[in-house]
Amino acid sequence: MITRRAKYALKALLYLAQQPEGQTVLIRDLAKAERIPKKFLEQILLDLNRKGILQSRKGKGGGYLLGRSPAKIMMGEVIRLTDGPLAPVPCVSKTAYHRCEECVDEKTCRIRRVMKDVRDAIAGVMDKTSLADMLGKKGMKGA
Amino acid sequence: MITRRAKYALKALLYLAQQPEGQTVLIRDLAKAERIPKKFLEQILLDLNRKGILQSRKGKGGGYLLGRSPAKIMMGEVIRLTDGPLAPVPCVSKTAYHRCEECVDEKTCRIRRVMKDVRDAIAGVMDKTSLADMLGKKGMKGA
DNA sequence: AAGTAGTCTAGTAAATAGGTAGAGTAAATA
DNA sequence: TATTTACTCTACCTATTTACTAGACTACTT
Repeated sequence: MITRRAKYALKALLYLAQQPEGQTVLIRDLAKAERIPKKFLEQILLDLNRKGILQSRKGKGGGYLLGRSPAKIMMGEVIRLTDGPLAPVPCVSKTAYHRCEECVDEKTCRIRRVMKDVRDAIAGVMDKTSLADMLGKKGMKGA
Repeated sequence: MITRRAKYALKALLYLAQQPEGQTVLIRDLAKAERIPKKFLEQILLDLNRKGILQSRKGKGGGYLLGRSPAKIMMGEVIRLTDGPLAPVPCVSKTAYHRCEECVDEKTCRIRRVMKDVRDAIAGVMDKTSLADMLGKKGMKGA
């Protein structure tokens, strides 16, 4: 299961993706529109900002906007930034590999083999679906 | 990420799957062989026993054995029993559906649509891979 | 300078993860 | 039938994570 944090992040990004190019949105308005606790959303957006997925402007007329076009922000990236690796076990993660502590021998691990397939299956969907795809009328995948 | 509990469960089941038909294994030996804390393993096995995936025999000569043939125990089932639903959000789970509390309208939720695909991708691997498949030399899937 | 709006650090309650401890119960056998 | 063997069950525990809230601070605009 993904966290609420990840869902909020996706909802916020999808909302921003629907704004006209260059238009900023206040945290307050975003929170209200998507029913996300404002202070919690602040943290989430701040974090996504630091990670370069969105931009902010301070002072009057400020707010948040996407850092890239909605077609270039993949769901997989958002989930990784908020919840961590997509892989079900660390030893099959491509972006954050590290060995399983309890694992005796990775090379012969029966679980690892299947988990690789699971990871690829998850990434196969998430890394091919952009915000733009999610908003597209026909539910078609990118590319 | 799956829990350590789930990994231990899989390891234990895989170990049992490798025994000759009808052969029991002591918790103690299983714990030692797979390097799982014994008391923790007791709980896990007890739970899997209650859920019918394995059987036990008490007293001398007792121990644990699989409740079904390794070809009929699917990885997806094991993960569900230990960690819960495979689905990344409750509203797309086929075995444990319930709506997301924070969700305003499930019908039009953009996240839900993709998550359905993700769930199917995960289940597509996990529900088609049995313990026997995992032990098979060639890494082929069932059926 | 005033006001607006994002930034940053702490704190907190509840749930989950990953165990440990020890008494209880059933089966086998001497 | 007493003893031993092994699983069964309940309770407990600590650390971490999740999902927030509070409040001070900083930067930008007018």
